[in-house]
Amino acid sequence: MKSVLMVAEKPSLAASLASILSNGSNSTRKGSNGVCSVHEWNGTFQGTSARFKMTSVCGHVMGVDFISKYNNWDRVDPVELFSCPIEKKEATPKFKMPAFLSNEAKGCENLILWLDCDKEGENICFEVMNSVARSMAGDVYSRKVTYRARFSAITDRDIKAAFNNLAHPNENEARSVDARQELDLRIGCAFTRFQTKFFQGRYGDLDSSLISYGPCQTPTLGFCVQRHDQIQTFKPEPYWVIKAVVKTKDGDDVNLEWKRVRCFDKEVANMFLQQIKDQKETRVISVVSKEKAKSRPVALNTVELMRVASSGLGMGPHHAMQIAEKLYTQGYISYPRTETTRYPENFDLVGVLHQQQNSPEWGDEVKEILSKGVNRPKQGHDAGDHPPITPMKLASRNELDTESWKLYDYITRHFIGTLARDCKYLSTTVTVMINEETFTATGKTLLDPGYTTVMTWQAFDKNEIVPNLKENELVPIKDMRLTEHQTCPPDYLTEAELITLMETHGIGTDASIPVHINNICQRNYVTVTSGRRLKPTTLGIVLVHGYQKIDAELVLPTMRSAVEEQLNLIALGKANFHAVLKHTVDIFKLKFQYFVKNIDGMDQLFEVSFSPLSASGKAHSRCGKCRRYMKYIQAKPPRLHCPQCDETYSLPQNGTVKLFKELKCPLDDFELLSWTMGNKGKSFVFCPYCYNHPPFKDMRKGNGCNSCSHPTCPYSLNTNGVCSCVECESGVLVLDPSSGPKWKLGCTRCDTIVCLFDDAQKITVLSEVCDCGAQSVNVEYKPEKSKLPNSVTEMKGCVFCTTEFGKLVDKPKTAVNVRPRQFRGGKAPNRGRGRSRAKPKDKMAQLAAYFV
DNA sequence: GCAAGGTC
Repeated sequence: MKSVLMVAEKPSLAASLASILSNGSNSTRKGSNGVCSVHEWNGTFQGTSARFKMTSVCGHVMGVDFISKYNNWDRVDPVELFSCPIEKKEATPKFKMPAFLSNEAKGCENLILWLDCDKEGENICFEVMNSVARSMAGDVYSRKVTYRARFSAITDRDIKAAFNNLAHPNENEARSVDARQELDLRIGCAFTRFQTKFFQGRYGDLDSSLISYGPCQTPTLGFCVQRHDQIQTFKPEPYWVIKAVVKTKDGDDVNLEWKRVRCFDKEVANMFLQQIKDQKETRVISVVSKEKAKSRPVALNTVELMRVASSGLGMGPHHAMQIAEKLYTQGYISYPRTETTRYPENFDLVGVLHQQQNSPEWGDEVKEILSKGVNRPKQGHDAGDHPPITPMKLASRNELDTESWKLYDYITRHFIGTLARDCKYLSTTVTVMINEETFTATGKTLLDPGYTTVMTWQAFDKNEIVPNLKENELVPIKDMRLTEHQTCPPDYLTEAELITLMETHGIGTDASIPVHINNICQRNYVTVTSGRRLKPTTLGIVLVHGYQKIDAELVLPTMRSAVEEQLNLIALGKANFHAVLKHTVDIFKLKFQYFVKNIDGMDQLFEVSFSPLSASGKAHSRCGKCRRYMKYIQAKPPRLHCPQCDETYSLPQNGTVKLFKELKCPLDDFELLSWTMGNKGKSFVFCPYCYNHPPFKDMRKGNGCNSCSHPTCPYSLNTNGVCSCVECESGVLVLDPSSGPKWKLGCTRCDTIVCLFDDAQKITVLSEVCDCGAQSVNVEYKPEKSKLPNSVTEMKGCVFCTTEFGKLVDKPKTAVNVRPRQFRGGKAPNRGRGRSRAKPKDKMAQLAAYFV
């Protein structure tokens, strides 16, 4: 029997495809990497019986990066990034995707690729093929071994048709993605590194740790600044309107609207008024009623969900998608990333409605639709990806948190709305002529609320009164006058408007749009103001104006599409991969060099808005070179700047940095500082010079004195190290001499801390070693504060073994307020095992290993 | 520390 391996783009799709292809007869097991599942069944392939194995990747298997030596910002000139070697690296090392695929492919004769049918999917096909090339039974690059399934909807019919008409992966399309990745990397990183270093080296109050550039994020910012500029340059213009009021027989006032709407010339407006102002009455020319409809929505896709979440639910797109993902994994809604707004033909609309009929929120509306018959949904667009976003099961308000409920509520009401009737109303327009001037009055009456009974926010507030006027009727004019108005500037761009702009200009995809918006917020280029409007910051404005000054193309929304046009030539096989890549890289390298040469143009704008480093910050601690005070710049990224030496030293992000007793580093005379994330967080003493320029080979950049192997300094690892870390492989628990009276040991590598000897006056790490391998300590308390037995004030012993210390030493715990760390390969540290009084590993052996 | 694109 043949073995056939099939691979989809994500675990959820593998499950759906397996169920369809096996007619529900597949078995399922968890994959070795913990995220993918493997579905198996027996069937027929090419006329012989076969064992099928369906699994998936999780998006891209590989990502692209520069080879590591080019990732040193201090030693590499960014212009080199246009030509330096790049390599493919595993996109998410913890998934171990190549190993997983290779293992599952062992002994398989055929490979069928079920990746999404777009260019990215085609590229992932080749990533999968490369992963399994060695373990497949045949040559994976042969057209007799590897096939491509092309499907345009996840329906029984479409999937089975794809299976019966297998094609081959399209290498040109895949290559166009390779080119896109390489271009984005080279261009984005070159500009970002150059800008960041240039401006951070000059200004102290930029408040962004990164001044980034990207072919998607920069035009996105450009839209926000464009609106800002429109607001700034807006000149209000006066205009005039004739307001006329007539009286009905019932004595009601009816305000009439002038058909000319408004007039920008006061003289002219006055002339119109003069011609009619003496009229005492007027005749109704016509009364026309017309049935109008507000259309029910098309089925919901990602971009529309994000727009509504932002404008209607007050949720940012990034946040909304996080919640949608959660609802999806919990089985409440269907896959939330899709461009499609059309239900598949055999989609069980009625079945989904049935699930909702007992809801206390919208059950009545659902029952009514079910009893009267479902309305045919509006034709939407089928992008060939996933079905529109729909509810998958009934949820009640109290089983979800507030925000999840808001989103679920919207998705469900939207779904019901797509199956309801249009909202119908009667629009009645009364036309009146006063001499030569035409005026109208309009009123609306609701005929059928249709879908607005469930999408209540779109409903009529109340019927607008239809003026009780008849054709040919003569009505008295009660009032007529000229009113003066002013044109108003537009408001800042809403997130919803920005999403629409990005979508129409092809900037980003449904999955990446929220990421780009999030980026420009987090980098402090825009802030979200009330009504989720995006107001550019000074930094965002000078950046965009700077590009416009130097090379306006860099910020144009058409830039992305121009590059994509080039890439498309590769995809269509009309141009050579290398030729297109070289051509485009060359163009951007020239643009980059021109940008660097003319950066003064942008700098002139920065100069006006920001303070130079030398004028920023407060005097803080002394420089070891010139003995003068350096300045502490608190704005992101935190730094110390020595105006005398014109040197800048980075400081740890987050947390608090303080002077440590005016003590000095014995190596360079810089004053020592202490950094802490609070009593329950990490902390250490550090020398600002060594932190940036580690003095010893075994000390890494960005470390404190707790990692320094100075033999005699009272703050070094050698003096304060207690034992190897009880949680991680290679760290050492070191006493933080600045942490008293809330004393603690902290690991030099992982986030483990041990709080101990609260309120002690002094703790000294001794040279004596306990049997367990830990250094002994001497603890001293003031007499009134002693927690030692018999209130003695001093005691020697082992933190882990001395019984008298038992209650004074906490369990090792994970420091709070630290960002979760990614452990690449190797064993992740064990957390929360609750090992109190753990026996440490042999410290000396550990230290020796550490220093190698 | 950087881009944009997949997805968890």
